[in-house]
Amino acid sequence: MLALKSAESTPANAVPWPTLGQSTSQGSSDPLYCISRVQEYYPKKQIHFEGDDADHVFEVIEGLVKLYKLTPDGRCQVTGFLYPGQLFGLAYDGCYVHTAEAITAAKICQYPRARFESITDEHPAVRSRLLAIMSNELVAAQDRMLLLGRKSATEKLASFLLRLSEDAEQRGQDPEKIYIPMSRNEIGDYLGLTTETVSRILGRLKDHGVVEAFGSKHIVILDLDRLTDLAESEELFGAF
Amino acid sequence: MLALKSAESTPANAVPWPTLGQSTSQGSSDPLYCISRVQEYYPKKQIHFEGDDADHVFEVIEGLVKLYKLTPDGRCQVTGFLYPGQLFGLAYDGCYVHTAEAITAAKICQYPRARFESITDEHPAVRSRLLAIMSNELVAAQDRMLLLGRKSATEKLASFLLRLSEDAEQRGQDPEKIYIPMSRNEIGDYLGLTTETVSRILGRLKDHGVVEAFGSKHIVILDLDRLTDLAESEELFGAF
DNA sequence: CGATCCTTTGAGAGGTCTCAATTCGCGTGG
DNA sequence: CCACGCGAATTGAGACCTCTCAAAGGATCG
Repeated sequence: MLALKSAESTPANAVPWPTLGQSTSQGSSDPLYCISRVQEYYPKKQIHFEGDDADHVFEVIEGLVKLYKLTPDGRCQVTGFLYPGQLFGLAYDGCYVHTAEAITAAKICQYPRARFESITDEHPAVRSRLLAIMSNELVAAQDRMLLLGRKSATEKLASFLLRLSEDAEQRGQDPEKIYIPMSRNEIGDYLGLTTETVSRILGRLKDHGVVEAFGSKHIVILDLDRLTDLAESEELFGAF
Repeated sequence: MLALKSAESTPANAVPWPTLGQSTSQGSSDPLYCISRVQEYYPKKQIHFEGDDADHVFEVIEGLVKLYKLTPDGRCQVTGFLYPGQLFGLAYDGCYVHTAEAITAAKICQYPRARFESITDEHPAVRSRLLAIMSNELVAAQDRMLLLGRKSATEKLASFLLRLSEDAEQRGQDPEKIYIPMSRNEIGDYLGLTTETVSRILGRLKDHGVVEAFGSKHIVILDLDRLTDLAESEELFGAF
């Protein structure tokens, strides 16, 4: 694990990128704007596949995207859910290291990789921003490892809901009302659980009055303190 | 997950850093050399703690270092084992995100973070190398997530042994003779398993003639193909 | 050569998975 | 506007894997 630009936390509401896509009405003098191209994707449509030649770098403009890896026998690990403003297209040896797929209808901005890199090389502000982004991703990855390797199903779910809540708050929405665009299955693939376990734990959280559900995609946090506790310590929760 | 310098695989035998520390007899004209300072650590000695002010960036010169995170109730997740040439000191909000601890006796080179950053900013080659390093770390982190979230104990152990083997090969050693400096407990904390499970699975690998052990820290791979298979598919291995 | 720590091995408990059956939600078409 | 149909979500029962607790063996270092 490396070191880096001591990443400052991204200020709330800030797009974690110096507005390069066509998501904002950027002056056409922006060199990144010049090479960008926006494409639309329907739900479940792949944007690129693991192992493909990594010709582009992407940015989410609208919608939700998931990145995932598969084992040869079909098990899936979602490595990230990406919201507008986030970049993706990580490559190794010239190939994408995971598959990217639209969860909701999505607008994706793409930049030819070679040109993207030469431009970022030449612009100190962009370059330094890029370094900070990578650093933040790395920090997030460390946390995910702790979650995947050492947390129980309940702790995983609680952590996940809290993250969604924080994301909502960052986007200026009510942090207690969570909208969950992804399916139970996708949540499981993100947390290292099965669909059924996700559903069961969620049910238990409802039973205990920690959250309330309106349909399967809308959840309200009733007891944030409890949820926060559950995210870090198993505590006596099994019995009821 | 971001995108980046399409990371080329680090060429074998290359120190993954443009020789900056005192590990090599570098001309004192190297600006990084000028700000560096080497310190020695005994086994189990912490180099820095999670949450401390991240004043420095470090590089392993000699020995083995582990990075880990703890939950409030003491569970541990090792996020990386670092060999000579590797950098560490990842920070968020000005604080280290994990604890670094020497496993063997180690020589660590440290650079004041602020000066490290200003120097890397000014040197394109170093900067671009840094970006590539981070990109590679991110790729490795994705793989680790798949391992932690979706692999069985056997698959985890097999993957771990294979990685050690590849590392040995990169250092010009015999890839079939593996030296394991870390304890069973540390391996467990890296793979999201307990000490006992690590020991048990290793025992089974021996029983099946996949590996052979000489003491607890020296292992020889007898059947690399089998080990490779085991790293990716559970296959019928339980019975014997 | 004893003390201590690490590793190995065993037995049992527990959490999550697997397989299966319902129920729910929602778009489609009558 | 309502009935149908399909996929997703929920719920249940049992199996399996890994963990926990415990004890015995090995290694290392003074």
